[in-house]
This record gives sequence, C-alpha cells and structure tokens, in this order.
Amino acid sequence: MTQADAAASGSTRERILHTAARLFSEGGFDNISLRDITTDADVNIAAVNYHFGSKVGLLNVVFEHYATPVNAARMELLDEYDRRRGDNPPAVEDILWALLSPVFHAPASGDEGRYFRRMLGRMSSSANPDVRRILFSTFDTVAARFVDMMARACPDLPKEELFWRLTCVYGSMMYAQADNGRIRTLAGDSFDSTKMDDALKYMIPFLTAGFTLPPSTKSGSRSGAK
Amino acid sequence: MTQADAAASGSTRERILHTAARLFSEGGFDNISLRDITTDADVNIAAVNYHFGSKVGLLNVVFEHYATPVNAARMELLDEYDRRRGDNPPAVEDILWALLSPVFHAPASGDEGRYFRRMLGRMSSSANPDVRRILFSTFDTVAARFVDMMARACPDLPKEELFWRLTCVYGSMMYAQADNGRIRTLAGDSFDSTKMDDALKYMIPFLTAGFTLPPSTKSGSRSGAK
DNA sequence: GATTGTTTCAAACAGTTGTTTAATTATCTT
DNA sequence: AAGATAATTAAACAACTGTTTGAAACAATC
Repeated sequence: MTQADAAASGSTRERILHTAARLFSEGGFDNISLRDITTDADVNIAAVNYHFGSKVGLLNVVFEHYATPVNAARMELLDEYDRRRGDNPPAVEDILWALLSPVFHAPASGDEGRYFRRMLGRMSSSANPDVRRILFSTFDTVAARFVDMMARACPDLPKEELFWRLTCVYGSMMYAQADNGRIRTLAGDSFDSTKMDDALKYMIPFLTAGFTLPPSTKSGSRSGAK
Repeated sequence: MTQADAAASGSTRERILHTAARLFSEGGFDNISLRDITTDADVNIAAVNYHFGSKVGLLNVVFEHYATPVNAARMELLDEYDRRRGDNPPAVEDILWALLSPVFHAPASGDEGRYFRRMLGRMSSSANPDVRRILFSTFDTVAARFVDMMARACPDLPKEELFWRLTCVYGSMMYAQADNGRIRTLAGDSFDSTKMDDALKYMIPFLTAGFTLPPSTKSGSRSGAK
C-alpha cells in the first residue's frame, strides 16, 4: 500500500486528519497550508472548514486524537503509583517512566506515533498563540500531576532548583521528540536512532541521575571548578 | 529612554537589526512579517531589501551579529582547555561550562542577550529550511569541536549512548533558552527565573551527573525497576 | 555649485493565505 | 419514489506575504 493509497482510504474527515498530522509533524503548523493538506489528501479545500470549522479547529482535533491515549497511559501509571505506595511518593525513576514511556514507547500503529512525537517537539517552542494554547491545555492536567509528584519525591529541593531540573527533563523530552537531526549530524549517524526504546533506556537513567542529586548549596556555582 | 526612542536611535540599518532580533525572539521567523519589523522600527519597508537583500538575508545578519561573540567565547574556553591539559580531555563539567556559560552568562548589554537566547530556543526546532540552514551553519564549527571533546572525555561510552546524552544536553539548553513559560506555569512562579546565572548553577551539575554515569548495560531497560 | 553615489519613499507587484459562497451531488429517511 | 439532510465542489473573497520599481531626497566629491 503506497502512501497515496493510504491517504485515499477512509472518509474525507479521516483523510484530512491523518494527512494533517503527517504534514504538521514535518513542517509545523504555520508552514503547512490548508492547500498542502487538501492536495495531499485528495480532498476539496472547503472540506476542512466544513468538517473542522477552521485550521485551528483541525489542529485541535488532531491533538485530541493523538494525545488522548498518551494522557490516558500517563494517568494510568500515576494512578498505579498512588495505589501501590499510598502516601509515599514513588521513585524519581518511576515518575520519569510514567512521563516518557507513553510517548516514546510508540504505539504499534505504523508511523503515527512518530508523526505525533515530531509534531509535539516542533510545537513545544512555537510562538503561535493558538498552538501554545492547544498544546498546553491538552497536557495541563496530567503535567500538573506529574510535577506535583516529582516535587513530593524531592521534598528537600528548593523551588528554584526544581524549576531548572524540570526544565532539563522537559527540554530533553521535547528535543528528543522533535528529532531535528542536529545531534545525528554532529555525532555521526552510523547507528539507528529511530528505535525509540533506546530513548527510554538511555534518557531515564540520565535524567534520574540529575534529578536525584542533593540540592545545590546556596553559594556561587563554579568558585573552585575553574 | 523608552522603547520607541531606542528603536528610533541609530542608523536605519541598525534599527532594523535590533528590532528584528527583538521581534524574532518573540514571534519566531515565520510569524513576524517585514511590515511588523519596519513599522516598529519606523522605517520604510523597502529598506530591508535595500540593506539586507531579503528577509532571509536579514536573519543571516542578525545571527552573525549575535552569535559571533558567543562562538568566540566558546572557542576561547575550548582553546584554553586544550592548552592546559594537552592530550588529556578536560572534565565533562568544564566542557559543559564552555557550551553553556557563553549563552546564559548574558552580556551586560541590556535585553539583547535575552532576545538572542529566546530566538535560538525558538528556532532550534523550526521547520523552515532557511532557518535551519542558518542556525546549524552558524554553530557548526564550534559544535563539532564540543561534541568531539565530550566524546574524548567519555571514551568508554558507546556511540548510541553518547547520542542520547548529547540530545539531553542540547534539549535542556534549547528549552531553557526558549523560556516558553511552560514550567513556570506548572511549577509555580513565586521566584525569579530570569536570573540566568541560576541556569548555569543548577543545570551544569544536573547534566554532569547524567553524562558521567557509567555506560548502560546492553540488556533491556526496566527489567527490574518496575 | 554641479555631479556623482547613496539612501529613502510611496506605490504597486504577483503570489499565497484561511475562509466563504452558492450550486451540485450523494446519502439517508419516511 | 419523494423529500430532507449531508457532503462535495469550483470559484471567488479579502487580507496578507516578500519583493520590486522609479522617482525623490540626501550626502559627498570634484
């Protein structure tokens, strides 16, 4: 089944949805026009506004469609942790697993997981207000719970340091998702970096090590390191 | 001196340059039109093509202008490491310092450092081919040297794991630079996260801890952690 | 002071964008 | 089969994009 065949199968609404996800993941929201999508999906351009109201409405549905299972998987893991441990927060490593594994442990459904990951990574630092609103609100509930659990797992960590460590976690996750090819170019491409199981295997220990460090002292940073 | 005054001072070319940097940092490249820039800088729109050839040409000059001192500072630090240690690679912490401090240790020149950081973070996952070409080529030489030195500092690390650890480093750096406000919203904003000295103080130990871990074993990831 | 070359300006250019219209076709309901 | 609802279509809409034009204003040089 060629790609054109895949795009030609299913209802008009579904074809638009899947084509939009694929093209948004490659080009971002602003750089992909409705005509790009409708041409590729072999659909009249008015169909987008008929089925989704507007271009932003389309993005909204794409997000709902792909983010729902990710959010559900994260929620399920966090629920399980709460049930098992009661008031004791789980280990940092486990919380990171709940955050990362639902996105990187790609669903077996072909390329769709990769499309959505790329789309998330691309849009995580978008300046478009609509994109930001949709992106943030989609993950708000689960993200707040994740942050809260991390804070409880590190009760001695000052808020500033928690902030910067979370920045590292989110930045690593988003950059890995975006997969912009930069590191592959710099570090050589003699291996397969598309295996997203490796992302979990290597990134979770990395982030856990940083996050479980004792809190920094209040004094300046590199007084003696130089 | 108000912002309008600041925009109105200097030559036409300089006003365009500074206004473009500020607006690009807020809205990215594609979302900011030449009319946005020329209106804000109080300049005729044809002046952009006269002084910079094209919109992409303008972005190129903005990058050169702001990235040159960053690259120079990084190069100087890496040179110093090579001189001091000879063939022995410096510590991971020192190499990370050479990468991060020139961007986060903002030059005292007002808001310009912040503009450029935001712009870099925003554009690091841009899908626009012109933006990617300019961004990558600007930092190619220094980045290759940084990656090489990191690889020599971790001689036992397999290439795959080096790839993923570098992904974490770059992702953390870019996300912190972009400063998209996401973590501040999630983790509470009761402190000043604009002090970029803190980024160094907290992020370098975090990343060092992850990078200096012994290499992972070849077996699967979470066999016993769950 | 006339003659260069440089810079600025209003206006228009051709192309693209998301969205809407009104007519036509397809699908379902009774 | 007739009527009603849903879906698709070609065409046009107004707004915006980066870029170009040719004349005007300015500056510098002889």
